[in-house]
Amino acid sequence: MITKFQEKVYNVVQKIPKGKILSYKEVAKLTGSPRASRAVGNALNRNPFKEVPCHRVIKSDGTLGGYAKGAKEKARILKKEGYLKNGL
DNA sequence: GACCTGACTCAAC
DNA sequence: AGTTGAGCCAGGT
Repeated sequence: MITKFQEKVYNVVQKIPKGKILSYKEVAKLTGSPRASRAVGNALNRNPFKEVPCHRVIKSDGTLGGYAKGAKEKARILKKEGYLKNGL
């Protein structure tokens, strides 16, 4: 079951281009509630849409934050996307 | 409808 | 600069 809020969140996150990263705060702002960063993380965690690149959403500090499949996997994907580096 | 929880954020110590 | 506390939003019980 999805709510209007989640729908907005998935819609915004889905529009994130490759190599682009948005913070939970930014996504929350786009959804209409700049303070709903937690609700955004909540929605992304239960994200039913595999097309939604939830791994492109990180904390405002620049840290990855969390990931439904594991923060490690998230970091790995971001590396592949080009946001993070392999350590080089 | 109130209470609890969660991938957050900001401010203070 | 790292840890802790309080604030805020939505979903589920």
